Formats: sequence, C-alpha cells, structure tokens
Amino acid sequence: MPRSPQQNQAIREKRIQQILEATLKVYRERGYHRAEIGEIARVAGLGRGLIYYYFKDKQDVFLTLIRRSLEEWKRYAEAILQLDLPAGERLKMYLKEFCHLCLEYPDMTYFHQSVTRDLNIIFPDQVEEVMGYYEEGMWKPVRRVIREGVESGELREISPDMAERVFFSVVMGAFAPDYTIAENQVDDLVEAALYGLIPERK
Amino acid sequence: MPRSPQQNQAIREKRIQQILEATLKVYRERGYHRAEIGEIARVAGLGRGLIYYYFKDKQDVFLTLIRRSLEEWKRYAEAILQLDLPAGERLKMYLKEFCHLCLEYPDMTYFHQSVTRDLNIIFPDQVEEVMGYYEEGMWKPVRRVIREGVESGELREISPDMAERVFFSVVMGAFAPDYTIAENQVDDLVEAALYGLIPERK
Amino acid sequence: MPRSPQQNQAIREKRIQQILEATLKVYRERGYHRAEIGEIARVAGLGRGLIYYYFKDKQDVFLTLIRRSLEEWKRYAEAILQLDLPAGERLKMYLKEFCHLCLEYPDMTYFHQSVTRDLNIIFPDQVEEVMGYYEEGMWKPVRRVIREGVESGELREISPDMAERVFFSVVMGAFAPDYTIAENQVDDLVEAALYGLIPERK
Amino acid sequence: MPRSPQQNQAIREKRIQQILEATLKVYRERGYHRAEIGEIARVAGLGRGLIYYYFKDKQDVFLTLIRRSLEEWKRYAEAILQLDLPAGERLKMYLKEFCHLCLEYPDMTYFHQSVTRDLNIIFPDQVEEVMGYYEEGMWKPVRRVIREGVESGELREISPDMAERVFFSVVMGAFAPDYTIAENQVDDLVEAALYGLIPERK
DNA sequence: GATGAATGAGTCTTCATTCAT
DNA sequence: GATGAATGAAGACTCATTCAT
Repeated sequence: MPRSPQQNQAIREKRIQQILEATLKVYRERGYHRAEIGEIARVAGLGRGLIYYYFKDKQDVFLTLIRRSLEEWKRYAEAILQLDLPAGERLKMYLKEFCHLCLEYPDMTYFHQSVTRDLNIIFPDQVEEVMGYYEEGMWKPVRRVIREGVESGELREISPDMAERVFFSVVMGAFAPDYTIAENQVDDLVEAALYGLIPERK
Repeated sequence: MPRSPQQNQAIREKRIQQILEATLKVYRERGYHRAEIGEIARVAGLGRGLIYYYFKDKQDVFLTLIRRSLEEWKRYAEAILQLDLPAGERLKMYLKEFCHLCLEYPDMTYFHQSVTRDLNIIFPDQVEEVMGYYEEGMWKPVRRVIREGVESGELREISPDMAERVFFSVVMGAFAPDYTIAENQVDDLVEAALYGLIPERK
Repeated sequence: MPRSPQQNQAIREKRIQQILEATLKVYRERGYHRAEIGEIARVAGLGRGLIYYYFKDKQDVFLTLIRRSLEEWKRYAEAILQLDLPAGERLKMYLKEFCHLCLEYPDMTYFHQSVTRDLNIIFPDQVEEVMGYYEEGMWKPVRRVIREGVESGELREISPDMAERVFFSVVMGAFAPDYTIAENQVDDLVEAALYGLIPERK
Repeated sequence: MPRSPQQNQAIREKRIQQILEATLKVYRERGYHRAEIGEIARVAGLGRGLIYYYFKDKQDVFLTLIRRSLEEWKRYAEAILQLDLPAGERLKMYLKEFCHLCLEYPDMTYFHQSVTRDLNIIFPDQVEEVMGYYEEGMWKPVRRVIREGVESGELREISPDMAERVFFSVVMGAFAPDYTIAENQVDDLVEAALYGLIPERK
C-alpha cells in the first residue's frame, strides 16, 4: 500500500529537517572536515545512505543549510527593518533581536560565523554563489537602513561601508566561540556599538 | 668533516622559518585540514620528511607558529601600550598599529582569526594551552590599558570586559577574509571603534 | 528494503572471521609489522577500508584474534583437564591433544608462539591485558592440574611453577618455525617431557 | 697528522662494538622493525651516518651481531663439551653454564630467542645463511654429545633429534620474556630437563 | 523510502638510507 | 672517520560515496 504524494512530501520535509539539524550539531563540535556524514546520519537517527537520497553530496547538505536559514532570517530581518521608525531605532532593534537569536540558537550562530570565514575552503568552487546568499539575506537588508541613516545625518559621517562593517563586527565578535555575552549584556553591547567606547569628543 | 654546532643551529632555525612561512601560505588557501604536510613542504622547498624532523606532527607545526608569532607580537604591543600617554591615546595608537600590521601581513592575520575561531577543532586536546597563548600575547596587554581607561573615566562606563570585546571585535571584523579595509580607511575605523556610529546622545 | 538485523549480524560475523583468518595467514609469512592491512584485506577478499569498519585499528585486529582463539581453547582444554583421571594422565592427554592441534593449525600455533614472545613490542600499552588473556586461557587451566599432581606425589618434587614451565617449554619448542615435529613423534615428545632425557637416577 | 693503520683498526673495532651493543639494547625494547637506526646511533653515542660507514645496511648490523656472538659462544661451548666426562655430565654442565650466561646477558638471550623465531621475517632472503650460523654455533656442538649419550645408553632411547629438541626447548623456555627463572632455580630446571616431570615409570 | 556493508582515494607519519660538509 | 640534515617510499588510517538488499 504505497503512500500518498502528500505523505511522501511530508516525510521528505521532515527528513531534510532532521538532517540539517544534525548537521548543525555535528558541525559545532567538529568543523566541516571532521563532520562525517556517518556521524550526521547517526545524530539524525537515520541511515547513512539516506543522506545521499536527499542531497547530492556533503557540500549540498551545507549549501542547503545556509540557503534555508538565510531565507528565513531575511524574512525576519526585513520585518524589523521596514518598520516606520528612525534608522537608528531600527538598527538598535535589529541589533538586539539579532543578539537574542544568537543566544537562543548558538549552534546556528557558530555555524554562520565559521562558514563565512571559511567559504573558500568549504566551497572552493562556489564562493560567489554562497556569498550571494549572505549578501542577499544578511547584508543587503541592513545596508539599506545604514545608508538611510548616514544620508539623513542620523549616523556619524563615515562611509556607509565602514559603518556596516563596524556594526556587524561588534555583533559577531560578541558571539565568539570562547566568549559569548550574557543576555543581560546585550543592551550594553548595543550601546557600545552605536555610541562607541569614548563618550565625548572635544 | 661535520658541520659545527653553530652551522647546524643556523640551518635548523632557517628551516623552521621556511616551514612556518609555508604553513601560513598554505593555510591561507586551504584551511587546517586541507593544508597537507606535503604541500607545505613543497611550498617551503623541502622534502616532506623534513617537517617531521623539526616538528612532532602537524599540530606541532601550527602550535609553534601560534606561539612564536604571539611572543613577537606581545613584545611589539607592550612597547606601545607602556608609553606615557592617556589610555585612549595608547589604544588609538595600538589599534592603528594593529591595523597596519594586519594589512602588511594578511596571511598571518587570517591565520590568527581563523585559528582562534576553530581552536576546539584544530587542537581538541590543547584548547586551554592555546587559549593561554592568546590570553598572554593578545588580550592581557590591552586589557590592562582598557581597565585604566575605564577607571580614569576616559572610556565610557561599560564594563571593561565589554569594552575589550568591542574593541577587538571591530578590529578583527575589519579583516574578514572576504572584506579587508584599505590603508586609508584605518583612521575612520579607529574613530568608529572608539567613538561609535552615532555622534551624540540626547 | 534494508536487510534485517539478523542478516546484518550474520554478515558481520562472517566478515570478522574472514579478516581474522586472513590475519593469521599473513602474519605467518610476514610478522606483525610487515603484515600490512592492505595485504590482510586482499587475502580476505575484502576492501581495505572494511577492516577499519570492523576493527578500531591494526592492534585491535590482533587483540581480537588472541582473545577469541584463547576463549575457544580454554573451553576445549578444560573439557580434558576436568576428566576423572589421575593428574599425570590428564596432562598426558592434554599434551597430546595440544600437539595434535598444533599440527593441525600451524598458523595459529606460530601466531601464539610469536605473539607471546613479542607482547611488549606489539602491544606496548596493553601488555598486562594481553598477558591476562593468556593466563586465563592457557596457563590457569593447566596450572591447577600440575599443582594437584605435585601435591599428590604423582609429579616429581620440583616447584609447580617450574613444572609448569618445563611442561609448556617442551610443547612450545616442538613447534618452532624451522622445525616442527611429525605426527608420529608426538608420543615420544610427550614421553620425554614427562619422563625426561635420562632414564634413571642413581 | 693522519692516524696509523693500527689506530684506525682499533677505532673501527671499538665503533663496531659500540654499535652492536646498542643494537642489542634497542632491539630488546623495540624489536626489529621499530629498532631505528637513528635510535641505535643515539644509544651508541655516535652519528647516524657512521653506522652506514661500518655496515652495509640495517640487516648487515643484525647479521654481524648474530655471526659474532655465535662464534664466541661456539668456542665457549666446545670447551665444555669436549671435557673428558660422561655425556650426561657434560650436558648438565653445558646446561648450567648456558643458564648462567642467559641470566647474565638477558638482552643477548632475548635477541637470539626472538631472532631465531623470526628469521624468515627479518632475513627473508638469507634464511639459509643465518640458520647455518645457528646450526654451526648452537646445535652442532651439543648434537654430537647427545648422540654419544644415546648411543652409549646413557640417555633415554628416544631419537637424538627429539632429545636435542627437548633439551633446548627447556632451556629456551626458561627465559621467556615474561618469565625468567632465578639463579637458584637453575639446578631444578636442569634436573627437570634431564629427568622429566614424573619420577618413575611403572 | 531506507539501511548499513563495502570501497578506495587521499593524508599523516615513520624510518632506512644518502650526502654535503 | 664523522656528523646530522635531508629525502621519499611505504604503510596505517579516515571518510565521502556507492550499492545490494
């Protein structure tokens, strides 16, 4: 008695989820090269061969994980960044939300930090493609708002590129693997990112 | 007639340098796991076996590279941080110097950024030891000055830990593999790190 | 449709047997260090990687071979040594049976002789463990009977330790690699071991 | 100022001795394959290359060690075995002397025991040659006396081959790596070898 | 859809041997 | 005679990927 197409589709989606979640866990502990497919299968509670039923190869698993999670984040981010508020306010909200999610999903946080840094190693032949995903899901939404802020005079007069860079650096640095800020430090961090370390200029 | 001990010592030191420099290059292109010893040897212009003559194993090559470069940097950093200037000034000098060196030695910069992020993967059994090297060579010298600055009121009233984190995050973020600032952006970056993105608080 | 657990278990057991038997053959011709895993796999008719699927490493293959064969021998030996006969008779039976088996399975014979001699070289970190297997499977069953024989006056009045040693030495020596006794010499050997070289004492 | 031929000869002989002694020590701890030339040189207190000045290759070192030590033993053994005494007495003296030397030079004892067992592994192409050295230095001198003893009725009526085998087995077995008899057990051992385990035949 | 046994290419590492000095 | 730096062939081990069931 074969399954209905709907049942099959549901199974497919569920399996893919299992695999991607297991990938995240294993990657966190082992990094890309030592994240064995067999271990991912084991953690997902599936047979090893099934991964190759749903994905072309190891890279494809990771590529899919990146693509899916960025699409989701993009929707989330744009909901915040398109609110009807001053640019600075929206950035602050975004920053805080970002921090809270990082704290809630540390494996995902580590994954993206690490992967972005090692793109050319993990995807030597698809660097452009993957960078495109990040550009689209992570940078572009914020970039627009920063530009608005700089143009409207709300943000300091440095180049938007630089502002963007500083903005993200502070955030990413707050979730380094050997040091993660605590929930109650988020506000301070956001302050520091937006207003700097030194209070006044002469 | 055999070589003198001095001659041998000179050869040894030279070879170790060759190997470490080759390691840096290969790591930049391949990352830890794909940085094959054979490739490192080839780039160094040496036989594969020689690496094992000078180093216990692959990890030891990397450990030595970390240790040596941090020792050197520590001497350099302390020379700046112990000048007779206000804390803010010293930090600014340090930041700029750091940026210039990052720009001058991009392979070394990438190496340390990447390695610190993947400590538990590259050195699963020596995380503590390696973190100790970074603590000693990178963090401790700056930490003292930041604390001074916070205590003297020169820096904004956030916890020194946080200040330290922000400070380093900005710097490190400026040298991400897919985006490195240009020489003439250094001053802007330093400004942004120290005075933040938003000029005035209400 | 996947294989049933029973089918898998059967395959596993069969493969392990194949590997252990191949190990015995290759060891006989090459010794431990030159017994390459690749050659063992070839002789077993399997892929090289499969050995690492069933065993942790090369040592583990040998350890398993030792453990399994000694367990089997132990059962066999105890069946003889617990018969209701005088100690001397039981030892004679045991000796003869031992000799016959040595002649029937010369690779196994060579294996144990050689391995026991080189324990500290083959298993530098598990000498104790492996010696324990031999103690349990080989020595202990005989030791009990020898002690009985000495206590009952059936055996000459030397220390049981020494008797045990002589007993085994003779047996083992009869199967040296460059000289193995023939089937029809077994009785003579047993005689000589039990009654010595010189017929009478003054 | 070059050395005289005599000085050179003396140096040569001394170096060869150093190397052979070091070989014995290292072999004891590591076995043939793990007995590295570099380690032998280190233990001998010489440079690694010097070994290849005095010996053709690794095998040659071991071959020389075997040849030299057997020549020496042969002279020693024959002095005993040609005394004007009954065969049984001479064998007993020989046995005791053998045991004492084994206890005095345990590395040499282990060496010969182990090497004879692994001839075909260590010298795959020179088995015959090396077996010849053992035949000449170890077996032949004793064999003659055993034959005399059997013919004169002094030894039990088993084949001389078998007697020879038992004789040596007992001796060799007494110096297994995990069990070596003590000085004061030598007499018991000799007794057991010559008179067996069971005192009387019905 | 699902499983896990099977394979072999790719790497690290060891070590006998050579050779410039 | 003597040294130790240098080499590369050989072997253990890992792991992505395939495939019979």
